[in-house]
Amino acid sequence: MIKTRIAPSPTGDPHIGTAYSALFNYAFAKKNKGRFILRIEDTDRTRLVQESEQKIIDSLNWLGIKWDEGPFKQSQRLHLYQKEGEKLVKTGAAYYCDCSPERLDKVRKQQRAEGDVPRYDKKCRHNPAKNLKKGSFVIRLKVPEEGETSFEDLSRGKISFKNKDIDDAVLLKSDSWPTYHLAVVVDDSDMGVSHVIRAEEWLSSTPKHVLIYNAFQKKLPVYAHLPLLRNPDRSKISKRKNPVSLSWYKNQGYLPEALLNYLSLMGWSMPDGREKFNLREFIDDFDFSRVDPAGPVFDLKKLEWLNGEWIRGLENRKLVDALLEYTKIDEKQISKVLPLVRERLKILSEFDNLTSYFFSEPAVEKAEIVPRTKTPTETKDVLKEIGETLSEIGRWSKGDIEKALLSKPQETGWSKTELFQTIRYIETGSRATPPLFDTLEVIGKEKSLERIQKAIRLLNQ
RNA sequence: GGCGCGUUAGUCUAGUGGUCUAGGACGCUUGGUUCUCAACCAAGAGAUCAGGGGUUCGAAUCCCCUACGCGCUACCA
Repeated sequence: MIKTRIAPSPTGDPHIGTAYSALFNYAFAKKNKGRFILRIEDTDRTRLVQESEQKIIDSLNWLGIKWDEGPFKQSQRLHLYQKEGEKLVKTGAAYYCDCSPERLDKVRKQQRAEGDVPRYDKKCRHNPAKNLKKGSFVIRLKVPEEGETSFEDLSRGKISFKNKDIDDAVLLKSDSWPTYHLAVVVDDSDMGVSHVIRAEEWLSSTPKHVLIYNAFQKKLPVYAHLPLLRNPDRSKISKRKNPVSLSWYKNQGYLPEALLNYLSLMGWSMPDGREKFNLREFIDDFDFSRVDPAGPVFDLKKLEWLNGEWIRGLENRKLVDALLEYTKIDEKQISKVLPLVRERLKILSEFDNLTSYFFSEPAVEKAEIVPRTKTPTETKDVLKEIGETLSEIGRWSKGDIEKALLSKPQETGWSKTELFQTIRYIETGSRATPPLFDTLEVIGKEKSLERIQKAIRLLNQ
């Protein structure tokens, strides 16, 4: 049975990297008719953020990534890690260490000063700690002094480390809580995780995990390290240089389908090169042989484009529903203006800005009304004529508005652009909107005429 | 510093020894459509496949070295 998991730490706002990792774990599990687990790794009590766990759950739900088991919480499995930690000491794979943080710090500083690699000096390994007082000792992994530890990574091949380069890492902290290294192995093993798919930042600590599996005489999972998402400067993606919080993407109005789609394109590609596809298609075609281990730069521009593609491809009904969360106007009003802006929407949150003039008076400035080649008086006269013409329209439809206005450029001697842009501006306060006649139709006859009168009054001042 | 991973256009990528005079996408430029914007269509600029050595009849593709980038180097994950 193939089993994968996503194991985020509840230390803040759910991260884009978590979504990325969850997506690939989920896809791989589903592709192989396996199961996908959610596990909350809350062993760092100092960085714990209370609401974070719920936010992780909400984010995954928003993305549409469903877990088959969990959520499990490591904080509720403490006895297990403690028991397993002790077991390692008994079998000689680990040892107690009562070195103080101060000593550790001193040792490291000295090593650094001498140009050595900062690492635990194995004092307690060679001179066993005695009189272990509760809360004052840790359990450390006894890494072999010689030989090497290697493993097979699904997208990188064989990776090996010399044992002498691996630190005797802490497995159980002095507060009896496990570190990641112990907890991850105990849990993955206990939960039957067959494939550990996680970010590249874990690559260097994998040999420790392999050693622990060996010490437990448990079967090793298959490892696959995903590339690290990058900032534009190629450093690991971070808050300061790139939006990373999933709630930001949600608030901006990125569709979960589009975000997932974009994330799929990070280090992976469809066999046929197709770039717009849904989660189901990703699952169907997913294969680790197509994962490129080089770290991709996260490009908001391309995400935006993809989001636009998804918005344009959405059924009207669904788009309206999605929009409900991003605007104050009601469903009926949304439906009315949506046809005019749907192909102009890149993110849902710009909907109100694109449609504000339909529902409230646009800000129009006198100086902006008159075209460069015309005088205020000429403009006023033309607007009066336009107003009269429009007021005579019986059925206020774009077709009739067009019929009424199409001959106007010729009659007034204004160019089409000048005339229509002037009208557009006084009606919407903007020079870039959907087609004028459509826009006027939706604004309505009464309001359209009012705005013309208002512009004339402005010019009279 | 040590260890590990990586390196095809600004960015995401295709490519697994000959079909590559390196293909696609985003972005950019130009043109078409047009009352503006967007969408759409078309065209274009942009990569000596990091550099250097090999292997081979032949290398973006295999090997080695160098450079550069990134990650890890905590009683954090």
